[in-house]
Amino acid sequence: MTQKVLIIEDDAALRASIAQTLELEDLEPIQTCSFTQARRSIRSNFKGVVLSDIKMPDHTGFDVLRFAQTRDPDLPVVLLTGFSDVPTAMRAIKEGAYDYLEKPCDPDRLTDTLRRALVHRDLVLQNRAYQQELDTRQAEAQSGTLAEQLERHEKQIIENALFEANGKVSQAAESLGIPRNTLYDRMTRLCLVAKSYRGADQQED
Amino acid sequence: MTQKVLIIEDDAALRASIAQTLELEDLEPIQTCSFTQARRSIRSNFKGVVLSDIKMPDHTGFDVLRFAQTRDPDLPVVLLTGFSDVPTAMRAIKEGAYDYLEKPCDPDRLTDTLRRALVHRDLVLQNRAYQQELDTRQAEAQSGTLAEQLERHEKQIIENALFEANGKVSQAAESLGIPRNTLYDRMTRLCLVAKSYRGADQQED
DNA sequence: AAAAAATATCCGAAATTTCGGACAAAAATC
DNA sequence: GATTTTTGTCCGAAATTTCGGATATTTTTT
Repeated sequence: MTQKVLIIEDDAALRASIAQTLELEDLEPIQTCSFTQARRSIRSNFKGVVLSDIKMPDHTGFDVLRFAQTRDPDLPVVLLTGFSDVPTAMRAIKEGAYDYLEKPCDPDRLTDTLRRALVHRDLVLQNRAYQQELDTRQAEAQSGTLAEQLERHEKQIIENALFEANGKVSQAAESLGIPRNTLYDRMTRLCLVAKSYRGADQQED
Repeated sequence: MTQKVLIIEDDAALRASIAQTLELEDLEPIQTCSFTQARRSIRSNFKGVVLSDIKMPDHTGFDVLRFAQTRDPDLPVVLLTGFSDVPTAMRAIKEGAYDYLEKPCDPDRLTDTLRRALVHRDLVLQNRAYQQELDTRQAEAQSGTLAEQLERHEKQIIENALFEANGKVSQAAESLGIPRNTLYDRMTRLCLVAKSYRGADQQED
């Protein structure tokens, strides 16, 4: 579970207070005091979320938001607005902020909101991982000549059978429904060595 | 994108008002006035989220929440609490509610919150779909004898090549790196007919 | 409608794969 | 440490697969 929260807040006191609140809730605050400082952490593979103040001396929370969206549209950005600044808050959501919080904000609301954002982030990253897994499988299964493709698959099947049988060739052969000798033939052809699949805990070559 | 919101609210006026707000935001409200009525919609494959009042004549929002969790722990439930009832709200989150809203609630906050819940739901369902996809592939790839497994795979490879070549056997054979006649041999063995892969738009048997 | 190209099937020789048996070496059991 | 089992390798005959050539049929082009 990702727990990182990249805090962007120029007011040192508030920043520290937020960080402390998060730590008490087992989150991992990363404190920065400006967009410039935070910039390099904002990447598409960042395993966490962003919490940024809106009004800051050199940049606004919207700058952070826009930048984050160029790096990864699915990176949640939570913005801290001034008290009762509803129009700004609405604009923030419209522009793609994950949520907003009114300053000063209740610690519980803060952590609840961030937790939701973190879960969102987790789900997105996990989804991407699954998708990539499927894509690469698809891709690598469909390259090369028929013989090559079949050989790759055969190798996988045999390796799997050997693994399941803990490296015992006879047993693997039986599970694959072929005579022991035939499996040896194929293993030689595929440059497979039974030893490698023996002893799940410790084996040296 | 799932857009269904199962509303559980005994106050008809408020319920209608919420439903209208949601419709204006392109969400799909499903109006119910009691837990009993909503109960059968709450299932692990429900493509939406739940929005329930906490105080109701016969049941509470917590009943809804607990029930939802037994059906699907990842089905977001948003609870409507009375004005400034912070303790109850906190308890709701602790017990697994996705979020809570204070009555009367701002329409924007309502839709924002529900949208987040819906995205969450979407991601969870998508994740499950991916996982299942991977599992079934794994399972069906590892059953039967070696010959059977290889034959299944060979069939897939050839079918794919034929599809890519729009049913032209010679072309498919070339892409697979084998002579045309050999491909015919294998197709006969696997009971494959080239015609089936011709004419991406319309073909009758 | 004729000509050209592609599809689909059959044949048979050459190449490859299968598989049982034999056997030495290694490992496990007694 | 002797015995039994298992492993890994080699051999050769039988079975299967490959693949080019021949050819009839269908489709496409001209």
